[in-house]
Amino acid sequence: MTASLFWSSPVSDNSLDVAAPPADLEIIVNDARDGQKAQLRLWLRMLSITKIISHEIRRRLRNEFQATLPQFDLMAQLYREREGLRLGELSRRTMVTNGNVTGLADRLESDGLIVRQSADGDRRVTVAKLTRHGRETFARMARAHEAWLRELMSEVDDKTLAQIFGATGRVKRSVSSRLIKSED
Amino acid sequence: MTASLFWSSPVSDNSLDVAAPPADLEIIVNDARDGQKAQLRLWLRMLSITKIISHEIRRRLRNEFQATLPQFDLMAQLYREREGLRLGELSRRTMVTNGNVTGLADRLESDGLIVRQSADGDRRVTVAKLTRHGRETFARMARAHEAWLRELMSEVDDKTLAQIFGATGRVKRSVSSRLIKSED
DNA sequence: CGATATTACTTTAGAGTTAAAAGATTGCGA
DNA sequence: TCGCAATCTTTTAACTCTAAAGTAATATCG
Repeated sequence: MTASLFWSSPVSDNSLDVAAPPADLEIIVNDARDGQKAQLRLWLRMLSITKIISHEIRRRLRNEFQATLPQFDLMAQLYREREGLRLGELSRRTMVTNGNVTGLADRLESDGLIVRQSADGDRRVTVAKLTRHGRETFARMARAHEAWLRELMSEVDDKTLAQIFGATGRVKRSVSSRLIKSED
Repeated sequence: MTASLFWSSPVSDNSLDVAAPPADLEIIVNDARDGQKAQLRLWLRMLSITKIISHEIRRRLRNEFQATLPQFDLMAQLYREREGLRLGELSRRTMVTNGNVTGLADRLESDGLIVRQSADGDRRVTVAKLTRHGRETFARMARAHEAWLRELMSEVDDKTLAQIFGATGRVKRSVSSRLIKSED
């Protein structure tokens, strides 16, 4: 096998060597033709950052609001749709499978944060919407959530943030178009 | 409240915010200072990209190798450590909790991909290492995995990839340092 | 020496995850 | 109108995930 790809020892972040803790799964490739692996390297970096931040957000949501991240995501979608959304649409928007939405909705409903309604004339459809309590709770969570992110990224200047945002847009488009094509 | 949390619809591209959510003015009223949300926006974008790619990698690993992503990650760590790793170290490196590593190792072991050994003189310790079959299997998976990423990001030029890689390094350092500090 | 930490792993309980199958309901073409 | 396809949600099975408690084995200190 040519590609000898070796996962780097987590702690040794090629950037900065901060203490030790919860190691990081950033992978590095030690290969002569390093240029060939830019995609892999970038992917591992994004994965690593996302895991670290998710972990932290998850922890804080749990500690401060007794909520989980998927629940927060689901509520976020409902927050901007006063009329509520059908479960299937919710599934699409949150990128969570149908079956999963059922369970999430069950828990949120039993906590009094959302309600299920069989609206429309179509009895197959179920619409979920935030209760008053749900809206208030979410509003508080969203404020905290936003502040956490600002805090976590506080050492990065706005210009860099904007730059990454723009460039990652290209990555997103590339990935998305590949997925769509392969569906043919 | 400053709520303004206009969650972009996840799956759809959040750069071009097409959908026009009517909703109450109250909700939208807030902040004219959109610039304050660069962190939130970037976070949502990274989360979105990561979800899409993970989803696809997971799907392909399942279809072509009957393996899961966490299993792949665990094997990746063992691949470069011929001598094997103790479960605790594996947990640290993969950012997976101890209990979870136990289950993952159970499954990999029963599939004949790894073996557990009670090495050392310390009988509390268990070392996991890839079997011959495990090494061969992982080598094939790793090659495919790398190719998939190259394919998915193929529309992005190397310069952009390198640029993002570099800039996200700063994000990672910022986030990491905040976490360590808060541990005090 | 022996009680008490500490360390390493496993177990448990509650959530989330996916894919696939099962249940309802509705729509549509012959 | 009847039957079958399409749509929407729930169920199921296997896996992953976290936090917290449990079980060994080893270390430490009085």
